[in-house]
This record gives sequence, structure tokens and C-alpha cells, in this order.
Amino acid sequence: MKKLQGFEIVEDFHPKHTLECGQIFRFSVFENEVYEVRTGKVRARIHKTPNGFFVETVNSEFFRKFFDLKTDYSFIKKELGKHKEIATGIAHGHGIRILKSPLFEMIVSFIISANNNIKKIQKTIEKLCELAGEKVQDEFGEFFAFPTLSQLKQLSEKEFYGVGAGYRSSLLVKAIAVISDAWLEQLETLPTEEARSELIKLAGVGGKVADCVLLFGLSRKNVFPVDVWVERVFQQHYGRRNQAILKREDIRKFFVEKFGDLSGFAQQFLFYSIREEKGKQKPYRRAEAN
DNA sequence: CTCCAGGTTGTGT
DNA sequence: ACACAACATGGA
Repeated sequence: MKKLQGFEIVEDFHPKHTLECGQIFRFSVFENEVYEVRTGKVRARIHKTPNGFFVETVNSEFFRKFFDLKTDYSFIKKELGKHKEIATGIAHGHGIRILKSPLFEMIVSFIISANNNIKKIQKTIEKLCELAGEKVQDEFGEFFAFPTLSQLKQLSEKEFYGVGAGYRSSLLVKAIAVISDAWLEQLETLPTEEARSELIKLAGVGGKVADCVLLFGLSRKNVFPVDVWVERVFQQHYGRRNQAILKREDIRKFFVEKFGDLSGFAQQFLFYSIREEKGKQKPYRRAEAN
């Protein structure tokens, strides 16, 4: 049989955990737990092997960077494992890697993510690709690329509504209108804090969305996105003693100070394990009067 | 029918 | 500065 193009990963990599921890929205699961991940205008499929996983792609060079293969995760696990609350996350989410996704795609994706659920975010982004993205022929067949900046600049607010972006549509139009290629390039070179304040200038981008873009689109590991889930787990693990309920900005500072340059990894382990727990829970109902 | 989702924005104190 | 309602939409 034909030899597949691609490469194998044998250490610290699990496609399910990496793709389902909310850092990317364009992926699918096929039979036998084969995963497909799409990013920009390329994609790869991931198969289980006796020793690890095989990444099937004609763009090996790109996907090695995408999966952050140069980073030594054993060191990170060792360091973060010292913190009990993260240790359980590492166990549940072993093989999580922080992806390096295209910057512009992350900005648009995480504006859509605000006050939204992951299923819906995925659907909206997929529809956006079908509406405005280039139809690509590759080794697996046909699919739609994520739209380029100039492609999205041509969309109206109405068209964003049409793909299910809801009230974020006007924000998307405003944000995309002011983004330029030069601005995106410059962002790559700026220090984390400066890049963050640049991002926050965009409509629809606040602290949390900016942190996600920094982490997943700019590979800045010294950020800690605080969302509703992290907020809850903070109150559970740390908030008991401090009677004051901390605001998100303070929770963020707390974690960044605690985990430093490993903040991004810690956050992903934490986020994945919270949502795993939630999935196991029975659907709850409110206490009934009796 | 009500509540929630990887929050941000605009308004009022 | 801080609090808080409003914002589309679909699933539970």
C-alpha cells in the first residue's frame, strides 16, 4: 500500500486533548478517533500508531511548528506538576500542546467566541469559511480555507449575521476594517504587554480575547486567559480564604504571577480538566420546592 | 420557558 | 474607577 506523507510524534502529544481544549475551533473527529485539524488554508489528519500518533500531511514543516514540537513538554509538566491543582489537569490532559495558529484567524475566531459556546463557535467559523474562504484542493479532497483579511474586509454586517455571529457582527466589521497586514506584522514584534494593549483597541477584543490571541496566535506563553470557567475554579481552589471575590483582572494577575512564563500551559491544563469534569457531571436541575 | 455559553460594550453612579 | 444591563443565537 501507498506510504503516507507526514511524520510521527511519540512524546507528549495527544490529538484529542490538544484539539479539544478550546484553542482551535476547526477540527473534526472521524471513525477510529482519526482527527482532522484545519488551519489557515491547510489541514492534516492524525492517526494512532503503536508508539504515538502519525500526522498525515504534505506540509510537515508547517505542522511541526504548528504543534510546537520544539518545545520540551517534560520540563513544563515537571514544573507545573509541583502545583497540585495543575497536576490533576496534567493527568487529565496529558499530551496537550499549545498550537501556533495564524494570528488573524485567532483574532476573528476569539471575537466570535465571546459569550458563546464552543459548538456554536465552531459552526459559525465553519460557515464563515464556506462563505468567504477559498475552496482548496488537497490530498484529502476539497475544503474551505479560513478567509484572508482582504476577503473578510468585503463582508457586510448582514453576512456575518448570516453565518451566526449574532450581535458580534458589527464588532467584527469594525475590527476587520482597521486591521492591516502591516499592523499584524508589527504585532508579532511587540512585547507581550504592548501587543496586548494594541489588540484591546479592536472592537470586540477585551482582556480575555486578547490573551487568547496572544497565546494561540502569537505563542506568548506568559499570559493566562481568564474566562467563566477559570473564574469558577479560582473561587473553588483559591477564593475560599480571601473573602473578597476577585475580579477577572485580579485573577489574571494572580495566575500570571504564580506561573510566569508557563502561564499559558497551566491555563490550558486547567481549562481542559474543568471542562472534562463538567462533561462527567449529570445534567443538574435547580432545587425544586417541596 | 429559563438558563447558559472561552465577554465586551455602553451607560450610569 | 466600579457595577450592571444588553447584546444574538442555539442547545440543554
